[in-house]
Amino acid sequence: MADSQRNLTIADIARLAGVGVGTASRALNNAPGVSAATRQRVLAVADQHAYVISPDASGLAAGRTGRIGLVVPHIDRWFFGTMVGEIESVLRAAGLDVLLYDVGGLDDRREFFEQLPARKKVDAVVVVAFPVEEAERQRLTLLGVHIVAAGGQHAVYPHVCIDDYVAGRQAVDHLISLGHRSIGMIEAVDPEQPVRPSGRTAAYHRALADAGIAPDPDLVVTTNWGGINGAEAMARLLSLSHRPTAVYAHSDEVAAGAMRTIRRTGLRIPEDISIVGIDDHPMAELLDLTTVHQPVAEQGRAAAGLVLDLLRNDTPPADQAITLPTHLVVRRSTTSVPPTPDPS
Amino acid sequence: MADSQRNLTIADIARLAGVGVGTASRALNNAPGVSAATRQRVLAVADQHAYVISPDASGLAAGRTGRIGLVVPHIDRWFFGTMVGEIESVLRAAGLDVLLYDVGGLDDRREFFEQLPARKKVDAVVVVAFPVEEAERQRLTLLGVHIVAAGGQHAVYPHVCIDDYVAGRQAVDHLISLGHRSIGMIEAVDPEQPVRPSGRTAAYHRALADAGIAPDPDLVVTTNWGGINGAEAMARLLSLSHRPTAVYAHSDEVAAGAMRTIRRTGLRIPEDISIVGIDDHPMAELLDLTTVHQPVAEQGRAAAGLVLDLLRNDTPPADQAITLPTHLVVRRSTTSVPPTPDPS
DNA sequence: AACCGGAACGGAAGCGTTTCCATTTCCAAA
DNA sequence: TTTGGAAATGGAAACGCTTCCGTTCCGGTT
Repeated sequence: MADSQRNLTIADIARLAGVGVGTASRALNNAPGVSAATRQRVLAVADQHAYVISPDASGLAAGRTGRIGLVVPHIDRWFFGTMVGEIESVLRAAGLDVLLYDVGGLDDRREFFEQLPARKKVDAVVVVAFPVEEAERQRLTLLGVHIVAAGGQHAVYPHVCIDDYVAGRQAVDHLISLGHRSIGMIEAVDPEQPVRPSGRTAAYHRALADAGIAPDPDLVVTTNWGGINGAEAMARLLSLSHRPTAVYAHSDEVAAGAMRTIRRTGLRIPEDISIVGIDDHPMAELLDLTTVHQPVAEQGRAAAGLVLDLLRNDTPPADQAITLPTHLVVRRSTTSVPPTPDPS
Repeated sequence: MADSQRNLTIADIARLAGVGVGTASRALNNAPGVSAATRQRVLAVADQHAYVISPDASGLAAGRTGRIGLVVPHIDRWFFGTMVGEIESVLRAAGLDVLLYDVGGLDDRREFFEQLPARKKVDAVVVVAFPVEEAERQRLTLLGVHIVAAGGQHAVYPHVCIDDYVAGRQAVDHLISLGHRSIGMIEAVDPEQPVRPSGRTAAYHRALADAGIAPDPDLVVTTNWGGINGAEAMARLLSLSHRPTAVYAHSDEVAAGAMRTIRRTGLRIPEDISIVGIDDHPMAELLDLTTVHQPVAEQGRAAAGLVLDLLRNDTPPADQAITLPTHLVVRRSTTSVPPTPDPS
């Protein structure tokens, strides 16, 4: 362990390798203009002394940071965690570092963009699952930092997402195809996020209409995101005089909560009531919950790829948008409509 | 928007404020040696021009980075996600940035410490949930980066954790106090982590012994972490000729999997079989699962606090260790032992 | 043999801060 | 008033790298 001595600089490496600092820099950065032999020598010396370029100095001199900001609402939720993990993975493989910003609430987020901690700290920022206001975006652009969105809605900057409307249709159409005519919806909103028209909600209404089923306002309840809220929402649905034979939940977590209520009430799933969610959360498998699978990891990977592109060609690839497909996963929480027990 | 001009440097701010760069620097860094009036003036100018210090230049000159490395195995799991979110939150509040490294496997991890990407990139690293080899630790120390652990085992560096043995006892003792004598254990291991004696396992054996219950090797099954594996493990337990009346799972996820198997088998929880987990995963509430609550967020907060301490007093606070308490949360998955149905 | 273009290479000039050191300023004590 | 020292300042010297630019060194041309 001879490397306890003062930290080596690129100049030391250059000297040890018998080259100039310029050459050493080029060699270490895998830049052109160095003969293969020289490069080998420099790399060997560097390796031997466990030397690595100081990112700070490098960043200062080169004007790039080699860092990407990752802004995400609730890192403790499966969806975001998975997304982040995947993005980090491909970015790191590309030699970039990821600066994490867990910005939960609306205010936090505003403040984040306000202070622009990202300023001079990152080359680009990836925003997961929520829209960036136009003013914010322009500011970032002005500062020269690229911006990419993952798992959110359509936007004017490069982004990757799923089609919420299609996903919703896959869920609701499944229920309809099983013969259900009385379908409840548990609409989930995030109180911390700006309200926006949800494709998942539109899908419900449109699907019913297409099937010629008359809308019944009583059958749609709105609640906050999160399992426990789903449980409470389900209770409201069950208290209806004409309770639905099937329920469409905006997410698996909400569905899980609803399932608890159903089970506690003594009703059986799916015999007495069918339920379908969206996401294909790992928990769905354990719950035997029918759901619509959305490729979270793939979205993350695609978003990271977008960042890499942006950094490579400095030219913004014209508002690129990637929409990934979803698909229904049938498990044991849905079945055809039960024969009406009550003699009408 | 007049700030589209070339980026301002501290020299510009100094000039605009009518002071020297040294003074400007001190003012901006909230360092002593500047009169209140002068500081105000500098800050005002900086604010007015949306100026912020370049972290790269600052880091280069000052020798610190203002960044903390956060090394975590599986960011997509609730436990780690929560931990990370919490750590990030307090660190960011302290003006530090968090560099995220999602290092899943054993190899990835070794490679990570091997390449020491952290070198010169961070002032400290927080390692979540897995032990750092002594050699690795020494190397980091040599490089001058502090190290803190969260949610893992006891270690020689500052760390915060829970007492796995106690948590395990709380779970198993609960079962025993309900009258169970035939208690199965689903032991969960992470194939990607180094094996180590688990307090949760020791607790099981010791609790049975203390209660005078003869150990039965058939009743403990080992499986990989993750719900689906728990399901499979439970199947093994149920296939026993003398199946247990209660099951102790090392984690809620595993317990969730086990519950699915039990339910699919047609058995009722808790009438036919009781089950208890550990963690108090949000899912446990939706599953009505009795479990041992562990304060994840608090662990994260404490770990972040340790980092802050370390950075403040440059002197390592003598292998500080913080152990947080756990407690049993009784829900609907456990009940007293059913009267033996078979005439013996 | 003189010449030429290009690849390699060396080195100095920044990049935007912090910090040490030398000065100047300011005030209260003498 | 004079004066000693604390407080406030200004400025130059790093910090460790990238990059531009001028040289040197080749092999192939004419």
